[in-house]
Amino acid sequence: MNSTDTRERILQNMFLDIRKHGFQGLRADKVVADMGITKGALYHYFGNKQAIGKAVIDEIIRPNYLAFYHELDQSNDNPIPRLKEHLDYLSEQATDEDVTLGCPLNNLVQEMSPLDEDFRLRMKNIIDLIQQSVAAALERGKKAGFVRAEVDSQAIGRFFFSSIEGSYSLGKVSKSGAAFKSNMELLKTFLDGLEKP
Amino acid sequence: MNSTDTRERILQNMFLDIRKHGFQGLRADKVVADMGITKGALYHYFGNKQAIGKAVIDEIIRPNYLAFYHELDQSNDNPIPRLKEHLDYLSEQATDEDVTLGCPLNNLVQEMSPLDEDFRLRMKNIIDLIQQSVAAALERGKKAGFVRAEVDSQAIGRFFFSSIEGSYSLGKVSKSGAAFKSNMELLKTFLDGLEKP
DNA sequence: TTGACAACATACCAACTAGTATGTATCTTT
DNA sequence: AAAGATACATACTAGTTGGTATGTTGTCAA
Repeated sequence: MNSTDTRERILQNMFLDIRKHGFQGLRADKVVADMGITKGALYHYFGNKQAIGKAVIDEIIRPNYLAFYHELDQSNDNPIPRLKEHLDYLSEQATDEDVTLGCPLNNLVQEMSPLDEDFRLRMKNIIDLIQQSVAAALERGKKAGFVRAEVDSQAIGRFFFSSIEGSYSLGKVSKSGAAFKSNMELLKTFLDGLEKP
Repeated sequence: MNSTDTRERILQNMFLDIRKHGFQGLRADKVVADMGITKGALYHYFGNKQAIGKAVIDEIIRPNYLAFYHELDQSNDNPIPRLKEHLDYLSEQATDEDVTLGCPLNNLVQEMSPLDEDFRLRMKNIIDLIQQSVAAALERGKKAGFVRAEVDSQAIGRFFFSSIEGSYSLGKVSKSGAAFKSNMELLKTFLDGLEKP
């Protein structure tokens, strides 16, 4: 097991613990202790607690969230079915246990935005990219004749993302994947309304 | 200044600090120190930190959030304009500064749901009441001929609340009241689609 | 084969944090 | 007016938290 392995393993476990306890609730030394290693290893790879949080956002959360939207950016298909497929994919993931832990990005946004400007900007960047990706896909869809011309793509981009995050929030407090899925279904019918008849 | 005043003042300041720093980030002794009083007063009124959180939820957040929906429960008007008016009201409140601090309920939901089952259930109760209130209003609206018969009132109740919370989330990370308002406008047009033509 | 560096382990610590124990002034009740 | 009870203030503390200083061991190039 080489050094990058250890770093990756630490990061993964930090990610999981942050999702459960929040960043402020993260006890980094306990996490590594549970892994069978010590603070020596931890502070060898990360200068301080903040660096752990940043690495989790940049190296785990960001690529995971942007994967779908990078694909979307490449596509010239009708964006409406594409977006709906993504919502279906999120619904599939949404077990009670998963939803109960909340959306990792949303969790951090809520907790850290007012506390740390650096964290906030990193997360805002991810969210902006998602919105822009959706908006751009809708604009391409307009040109290709899939999407109604009067649609405000920017506004839909915001609303789309917000609805997903809000649904995670509801699912979290309800401990209910079903509540999340119900909202995804409604969001899909909302998207249908954007399609050119 | 009588005793209840002091208790109320403590609670208000705790509410504000929790909104900024989260419950885990709350430094109760610092808050009272900034008020010019000491831990003696604090622990005279509240047994421990948990009790502060519960009192904030029950005595500040809950009545504040339920006020509109209690009114809604009483009304037999067309619920669609009513709900839209509420969204307008939320939009008016939504300055950049306000949105940046986030929705107090959503903040706590995100932070505390996985950490404290008692907190979670108190918050879930508030949210359930909101959803039920919206759903019941839509059902009355159906009977009175305002609302399309095929509307799934329960699902709309969930989606309505989730959209608002998600919009606060977006506004918070963006530090933008405008983003929140944009979403409220979209949610209003969504509500319009539920009305009987 | 040696020396330099990476990859950890161990032992410590200062600051913080929630909470307690105890004291005191004021107010209320009898 | 005496006797609690209430409303705080002050001083202390045990446990926690994030972090550091200093090892030790393996690796790998010169």
